[in-house]
Formats: sequence, structure tokens, C-alpha cells
Amino acid sequence: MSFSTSEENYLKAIFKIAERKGVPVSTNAIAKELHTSAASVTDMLQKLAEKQLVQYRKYRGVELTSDGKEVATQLIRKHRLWESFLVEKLGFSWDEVHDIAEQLEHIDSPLLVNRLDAFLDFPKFDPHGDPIPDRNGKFTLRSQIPLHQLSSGEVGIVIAVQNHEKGYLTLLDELDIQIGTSIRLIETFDFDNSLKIEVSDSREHLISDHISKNIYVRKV
Amino acid sequence: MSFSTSEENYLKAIFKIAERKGVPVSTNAIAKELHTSAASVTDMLQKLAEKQLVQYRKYRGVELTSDGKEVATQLIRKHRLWESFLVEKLGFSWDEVHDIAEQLEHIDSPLLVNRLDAFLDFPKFDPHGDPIPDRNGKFTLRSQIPLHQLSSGEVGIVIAVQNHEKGYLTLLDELDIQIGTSIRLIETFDFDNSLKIEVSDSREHLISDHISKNIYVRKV
DNA sequence: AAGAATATTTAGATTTACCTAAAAAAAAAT
DNA sequence: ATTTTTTTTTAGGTAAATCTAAATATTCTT
Ligand SMILES: [Mn+2]
Ligand SMILES: [Mn+2]
Ligand SMILES: [Mn+2]
Ligand SMILES: [Mn+2]
Repeated sequence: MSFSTSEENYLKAIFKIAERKGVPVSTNAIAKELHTSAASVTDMLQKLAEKQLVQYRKYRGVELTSDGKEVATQLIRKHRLWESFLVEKLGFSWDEVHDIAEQLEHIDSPLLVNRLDAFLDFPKFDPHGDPIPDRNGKFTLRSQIPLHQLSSGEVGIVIAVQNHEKGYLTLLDELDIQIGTSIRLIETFDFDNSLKIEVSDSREHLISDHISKNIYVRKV
Repeated sequence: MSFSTSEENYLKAIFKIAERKGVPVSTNAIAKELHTSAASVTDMLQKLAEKQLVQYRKYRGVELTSDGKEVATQLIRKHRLWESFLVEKLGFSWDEVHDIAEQLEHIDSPLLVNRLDAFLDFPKFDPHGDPIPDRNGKFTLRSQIPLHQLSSGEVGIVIAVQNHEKGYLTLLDELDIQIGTSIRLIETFDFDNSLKIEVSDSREHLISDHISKNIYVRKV
């Protein structure tokens, strides 16, 4: 009932791709997510299928079994709890924590995870606004829309960002955009889908579609 | 400048054996410490020697180079800081933390270690009384003697235990012996070197030489 | 419905970290 | 100073996780 770091990373990748693009998940999509070769992915899928963690049909892609989903969910729980710990208790900023959490999520101790959860007061969302599954694997659901889906003049509160790369997050810092920031959509430019926005009732910026599509808000 | 978990475990083992028994450290001693075969140890020593982490002479044993010592010291620092965190912040008891710290000590992030150190208020000793090296690798030295070196009637305060196994530590819990506990040596039995002791001016126990030799005290 | 392009699997290697059994060296005992 | 015992190294192999190149299956395009 314990898995290698490698097996865990594959299960988490499959879970995340399935969330974004649905099932079945293709070999190439996994290879891209994990920066590895398609051949390596095929090897691992056969292994995971034998262990009943995925349902695999040659040339047709994979889907997680309920066991596989359980493992992936616990990993995501650990990742997001550790990120919360690093920000809330150790004073890290949101652009510094992902890579460290990639390591910490593989620490194997259910007791530690639950103690950490309690120490943090059972947080429901991590520093990037992503929901933290509870000890039973249950995610808190919220309605959220990508920033560009606001109508002109509408205001949204940032509740999540979908990209955790350091470069992306420090760019948001430059724009004074964090979780909780209010953004008014002023105008959409159809030419390249860039947006003119007003941040916190003060600064105005023109942001690319690549930036805006990773920002999720709830309407006020 | 980054090493595998396996390489790190060998370096730490060599450091600890050298501390206890001096240099050079034999192949067999390492094999025993890491529960592995002598042949595996030889393989690894050759690899570590190539990387300039140990000075290795065939059939003659090894000694850490200054690079090797540096790596080992940082590992010990991480291990003991994580143990302190688990006890001080997450409410673990001293017999539950060693195995988890064995995993956490391999997390690679110097910034994390130093933030953790600050979060814990720069502790000088871990939950077992072992000194925590500072960020420059400096250990706080104290004079400590094994319990059996007290003379009859003398009192010592427990400042460290040398064995971290769960079984040993829960036994000490049974005897109400913790870091800081005062123990009076009542009598030594030469037959098997067992000791009659009085714990915290109240309970008397007869303890085996195997138990007493892992308890270190300072005279009051 | 072919043919071309893309995706996936298989074949065959490589690296790391192990192992057992045999050989060689060092240390201990006579 | 031999002989015996112990320690250490070498030889040869295995399993996990990766790779590249070649073969095969699927999907897209005409
Ligand atoms: Mn993350
Ligand atoms: Mn996150
Ligand atoms: Mn320990
Ligand atoms: Mn300790």
C-alpha cells in the first residue's frame, strides 16, 4: 500500500490531466506533463495497470481506478497542505512554495498529514486558491470563472490562479494581483484577446490573454 | 552539489560511526549501520571517493573529507530540526519522530531549513537532547556522562539519550524518564552492571546496563 | 479509401542501487 | 611463521526507471 515517488507522480499527473481535459488520458499528455518520453510512460502505465491503479487499454489511454484516485487525492492534499504551511507559518511567498511541496508531498506518514492539517486549522484552500481535500478526500467546490468571462464594467474577486510557475506568480505580484484582489474588466480587445483591467480600484493594466486565462474570479 | 538519498544516508552513517568509534570507519560497520551487505558498501564507497566525499583506502576503511563532513552535518541539522518541529509544533512524542525525520532530512531546500530554524527559535538541542548544528555546521558542546558513571548517591539531570528506537523511548516513558528528569544513582550491581536508581525523588527502579548506557546526564 | 501524419508501443540499452557467491587480503590464533 | 578466521573486494546478476530508435496502430487529410 505504499508507492514509489515515480508512481505517485504519474498518478497525480493523470488525475490533473483528467480534471482539465477529461478521460481517457493519453500517453503523450502524460509524457508532456512529466517531461519524459512516451516510451517511459507506456512502461509505467503497464505497471500501474497491473497494480490496479489505472484502467489501461492499449493505444486508447488510461483512467484512474478508485484506488488510483485515492492515492492521487491524498498526494494533492499533502502538496496543498505543505504549501499552506510554508506560506502561513514559515513566511514564504506564493511563488516559492510549489517546488518544495513537490518534494514534501511524498513524505509518507498519514499521522503527520493530519497533524499538519490541524496545526493549520483545517484550511480549505491553498495559497494559490486551490481547494485542499479533507482527510476523506472531499474537495470544497466553488463557482469560479476565468477573468475574461466577466462583462465590461463587471468586478470580480480573484479566488484562484491555475499556473504555479515562479515567473507567472512574480508577474502577478508586479501587477498587485493576489488572492482576494478585486479586478474590474474595462475592455476586451478582440484582436488578441488582451484585456484592459483596473486592479483594486486604482491601477490600470493591459494584460495578455495568456496572463488572464490563468486567473479565476467570483463575481461580486 | 546535490546527492541521492542513498549517498546521503551513507555519509550520515559514516559521520555517526566516526563520532562513536573514531576513524577510519570500516566497511562492515557501515553495512551494519545501514542494514545492507558489505559488497554494497564497497560499491558506494568507491563512488563517494570519486566524488571526493570520502577518503578511501582499499581494505583500510574510509574517512569523510571536509565536503563529506559538510553534507553529513547539514543532514543531521535537518533531521534534528524536523524532529524538534514535530514535537514542539505538531505535538508528537519523542518516540514517534525519528522515522519521519529520516524522510524529511532529505528534502532539499536550504531556505526551508533556515526558515524552519527561525520558526523554532533556533533550538540548540533536539527532543532527544542531541545538539543541533547551526547554519555554519557548529555544534553546541556540553559535558555529559553516561548515567552509570555517577557515584552512588550522586544526582544527575538527564540531558540526552543515545538510542532513538521507539521501543527504547516508550520504555523510558514507562519509567517517567525524560529530558530534564533528575535521577539519583543508588547502587551499582557488579554482577551484570544493572543500576538501582531513584527517579524525580520518588520512584525507584532497577534498570539493566543496556538501558542505562544510553542515558546521558550532567551532575547537579 | 488510400496515403500521410501523428500517437503509441516494443526492442534494446543505460544508470543506480541493490544482491549472492567466490576470491583475495588482513588480522587473529596457534 | 604458519594456519585459521574474519573482513573486504570482485564478479556477475537483478529490478526500477529512464532513454533512443524502430515498428505498429490510430487518426487526419485529401
Ligand atoms: Mn503547487
Ligand atoms: Mn497550490
Ligand atoms: Mn533521530
Ligand atoms: Mn534526535
